[in-house]
Amino acid sequence: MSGDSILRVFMGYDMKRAFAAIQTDVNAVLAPYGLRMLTFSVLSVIRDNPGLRQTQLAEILAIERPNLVLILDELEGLDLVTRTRARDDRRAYELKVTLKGRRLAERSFVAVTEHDDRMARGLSDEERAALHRALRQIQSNGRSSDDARQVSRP
Amino acid sequence: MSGDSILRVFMGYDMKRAFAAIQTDVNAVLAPYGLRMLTFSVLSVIRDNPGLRQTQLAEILAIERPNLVLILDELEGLDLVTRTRARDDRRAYELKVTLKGRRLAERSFVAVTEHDDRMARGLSDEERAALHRALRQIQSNGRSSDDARQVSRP
DNA sequence: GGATATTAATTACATCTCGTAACTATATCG
DNA sequence: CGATATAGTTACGAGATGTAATTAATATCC
Repeated sequence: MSGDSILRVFMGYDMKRAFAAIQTDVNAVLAPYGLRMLTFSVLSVIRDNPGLRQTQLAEILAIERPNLVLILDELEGLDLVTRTRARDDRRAYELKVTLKGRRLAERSFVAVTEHDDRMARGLSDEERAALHRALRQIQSNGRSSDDARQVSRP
Repeated sequence: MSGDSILRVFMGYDMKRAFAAIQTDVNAVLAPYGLRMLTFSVLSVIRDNPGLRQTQLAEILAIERPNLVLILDELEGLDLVTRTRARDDRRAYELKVTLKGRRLAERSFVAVTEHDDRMARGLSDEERAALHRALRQIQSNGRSSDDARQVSRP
């Protein structure tokens, strides 16, 4: 009788609780590297897509451009990422990871992989694959900005 | 080539994206009722557990006591919830939902149920049940404050 | 070619969620 | 009674996220 049985019927509630657990854990895992979930994501994506522009990065991670600015300021200040003016478009920056950034990305990637595996303990490979599929289906249900939206009116 | 394929291997990343979609959507659904995900949860749990104390409620929802105070101030100000001094312990309050709160809880519950179903579209009953099971497993993997934690050191 | 609009990044805010430390008033225990 | 613990509160701070407006550079249109 945990008291929240009324909410446990909602996938959204279970997801909130599960994600909160993950976020707390992964941030603890990343803290020794001076990273957080968000900065780790940004660093990883730049590493995997050198030369990326900020607008593209924001699009990829589904975050707003202004929010990216401070994150990149932070990563640049830590000498993990560089912003260099694009030759073909002097408004834009090409984002790259420094050597230091590459090393940190590699080491933290291992730690996050371990974390992710630890959080999924007790789930078979089948179940993990099914979870990934379900999560992606939910994302597409959401982002489709779904106009044929039928909700009960207050 | 969405650019974040490096992160898609992580369940935590897919979960973040899926949860963000859910949160945005549910908050939009709840806005007409003057509620948010958090206030809806608090209202629902009090309704389901009349007489609850704030500390118990915080425990149930896994939020810190101080954070509950403002939420209850808000719900009390909207005349949805009452705080009445407990007779047996004059430090504590017994939380209850007003008639107005009960009606709002019922109507918003319908809306959130529809939302939850909409976000889970494309998933069979089996898949939804598996998703719930996986999410709860992950929660328990997290909250166990797991001392035998084996992480790679920076 | 020059005026106009568009785009990339930024600045300046505002809000929400979450967490910790310290305070008060009761209550409990020895 | 005095020490300690508990319920709720206050006061902060950090982090994530969103919008509007600004600046510099580019693209477009007449």
